[in-house]
Amino acid sequence: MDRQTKQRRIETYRRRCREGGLPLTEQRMAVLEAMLDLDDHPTADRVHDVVARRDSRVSRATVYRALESLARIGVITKACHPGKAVRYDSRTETHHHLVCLRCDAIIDVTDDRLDALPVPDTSSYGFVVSDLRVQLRGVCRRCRELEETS
Amino acid sequence: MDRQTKQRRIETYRRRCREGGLPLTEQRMAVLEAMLDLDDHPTADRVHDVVARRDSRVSRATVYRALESLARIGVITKACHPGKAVRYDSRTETHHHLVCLRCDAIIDVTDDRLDALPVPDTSSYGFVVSDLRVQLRGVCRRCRELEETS
DNA sequence: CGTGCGACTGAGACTTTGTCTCAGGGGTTC
DNA sequence: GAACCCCTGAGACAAAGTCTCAGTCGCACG
Ligand SMILES: [Zn+2]
Ligand SMILES: [Zn+2]
Ligand SMILES: [Zn+2]
Ligand SMILES: [Zn+2]
Repeated sequence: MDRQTKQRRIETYRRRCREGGLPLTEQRMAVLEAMLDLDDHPTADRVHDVVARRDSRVSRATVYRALESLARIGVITKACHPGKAVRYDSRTETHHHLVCLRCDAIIDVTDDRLDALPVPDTSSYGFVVSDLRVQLRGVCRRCRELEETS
Repeated sequence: MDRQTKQRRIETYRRRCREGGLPLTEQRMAVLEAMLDLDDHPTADRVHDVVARRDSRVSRATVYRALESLARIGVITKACHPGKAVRYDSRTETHHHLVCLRCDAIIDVTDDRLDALPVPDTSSYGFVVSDLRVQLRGVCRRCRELEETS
């Protein structure tokens, strides 16, 4: 992610904190910066590794709490995955995911037709939809290559 | 799920076991029956509760293993969810999900337009797609009602 | 700048979720 | 029925996430 985009995202975060009356702490800023630097879809523990490498005093609980609060105010999102750990996503605009069923990689994909997909009417379920995501499950390039050579 | 459908699903399971050379045990049959009776999208522990109520000697590890093996041979599927526990799905045909971000409910939804969605070309990513799922995130009826009254 | 409130933090205990080990049991085939 | 091999139960273990609580720090206010 380029420097300018990163700066803009951090400004958004500052603004949302002010609006929500949330104190803006050094630790949460470090977590957000780590998320913006990592542009894959890391687990909380992986984010903690990165943050701790820069400042070893940031605790695991704080990283977990910070990621939840960042997701709650919409500065980051949670990605879905049929595995065990929650995956966080620094991209907040609508996009879709390739999910590798072998290695658990999550790869961003943009496709005009997917983006143009209208949200269906779910009022009969009493359900209010805020977000539509398409998930393409399959096998990534690296996993296929590994399989062929074996 | 009606009796006839359930019987057909169990027959499919028997056949896949024979084809795959897997012994068909009482415990795995109990896990499959529990999945077919629960038509929400239960966690492994919830399936274990149901199975254990019928036969308290079935161990937790067996239920976890059985669910994985049922998913591997395609008799059930795994649903994606931005939460911590894996959710299993007794429906194997393509369908889509409403996911409540408040209570973690997963509700099946069928929509012709979603079903007709073509799988986009992902060859530039080197990715082979086996399955396309749409996820509609939002808030379910019950959670909205709870919120209004509070 | 100093003060005070309230939310945040660190450390680690605890809970939940999932996996592994290994001796013993049971399905399948012949 | 016998042999083979996978499956199972019980519990230890591991991984992922939450909670508690005393102490700290951001920030609004004066
Ligand atoms: Zn892969
Ligand atoms: Zn993404
Ligand atoms: Zn709900
Ligand atoms: Zn479903």
